[in-house]
Amino acid sequence: MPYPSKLDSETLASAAFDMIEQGGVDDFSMHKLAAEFGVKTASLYRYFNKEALIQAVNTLTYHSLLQAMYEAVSAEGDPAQRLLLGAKAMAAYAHQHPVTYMLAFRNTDDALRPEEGATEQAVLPLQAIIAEISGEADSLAALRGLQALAHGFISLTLAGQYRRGGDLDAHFEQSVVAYLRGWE
Amino acid sequence: MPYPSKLDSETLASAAFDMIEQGGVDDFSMHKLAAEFGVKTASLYRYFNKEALIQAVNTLTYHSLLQAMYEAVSAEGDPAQRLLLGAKAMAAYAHQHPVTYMLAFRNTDDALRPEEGATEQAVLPLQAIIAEISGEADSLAALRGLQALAHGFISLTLAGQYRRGGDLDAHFEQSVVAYLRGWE
DNA sequence: CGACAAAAACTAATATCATTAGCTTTAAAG
DNA sequence: CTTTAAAGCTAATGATATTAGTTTTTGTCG
Repeated sequence: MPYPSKLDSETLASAAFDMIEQGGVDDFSMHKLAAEFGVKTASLYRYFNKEALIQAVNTLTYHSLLQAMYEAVSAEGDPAQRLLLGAKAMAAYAHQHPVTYMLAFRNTDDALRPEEGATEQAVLPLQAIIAEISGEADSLAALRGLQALAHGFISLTLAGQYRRGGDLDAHFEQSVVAYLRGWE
Repeated sequence: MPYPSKLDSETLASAAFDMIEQGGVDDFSMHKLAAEFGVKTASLYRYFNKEALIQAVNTLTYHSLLQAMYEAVSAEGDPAQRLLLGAKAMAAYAHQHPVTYMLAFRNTDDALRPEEGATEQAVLPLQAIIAEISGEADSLAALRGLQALAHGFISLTLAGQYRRGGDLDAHFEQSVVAYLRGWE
């Protein structure tokens, strides 16, 4: 093993995640990331080009987010309560990592998304819970709506689209509760 | 008025809108826009820098979208039906203009949003309708949840996050109906 | 102990961007 | 016909992502 490396993919992706969360995606550059490691820009290309790096950052986001939600819905309680906790965990994660959260979900571009399958398995437990409310047949529809409601509320909040005051957390909770009640 | 201008702000913004919708935001540049008008890049800066241009594009998006929704909810029918039509109009608009739709709602950045007040008045009719379902006191919460559900479903769809098949249009409608029922 | 090989990082270059300062062209108004 | 100010142009700067080809490094093997 010649030449002990200063870099590796995992550390790079993690540092990129932090830099983007701190300074915004638009101010992020391969040059700045290289500087963080005391290395020339071109050296990064052994590991990632920018697109692949951002895909890796998005993969980190997915895993952390799903992990947080999974833990939240593992609590005791009736299905609606557990799902509300899951939605709240999602919102909490997003507010702690607003930039990378938006980055992960804003793109229309296949290349920036995690590989297929990374997330599909992970939502099955959620679907099982919501099936207790909506019934099996409608569980996919109900799950998608819940994801949509939570993600929509989070991203409209982060994008500054709710500018009329009021208690946003309360409105979030009321909306999720109403949605789940509607599926009963 | 010396020197008849080849350019004006409105035409530029509209052309930028079309270019972005066609080719994606990332491939859009001041240079390409200038070329479309047979003009040098620097000439655009009399009217817009890139940030202001994108804000103008986003303003166009807001106006068109709100217009489409306003027309949709003006139909006859009970409140839930009219709101469903509004949500569907929003989805239809987004699917016709996916790139600019995402562009308008993805940014955390104040500078890229339309001026305050441009959109606030416009949603008041919607709030009046949903108040018939939720009651006045909860009408803002209920409206925000509906916006969130519709926007969330649209943007998760455009971002390719619903990859498990099924009839997305049907799931969208079922979710909106369930949500509104939950507020009764 | 020294030469080799391959990994890791570097140098150098290209092409694309956004942006600014200052100059030139144009045509309407007097 | 001269003035003048608007509109567009030239030229330059400093980021940016990326690639090709070169140099450095050090474990391994003779």
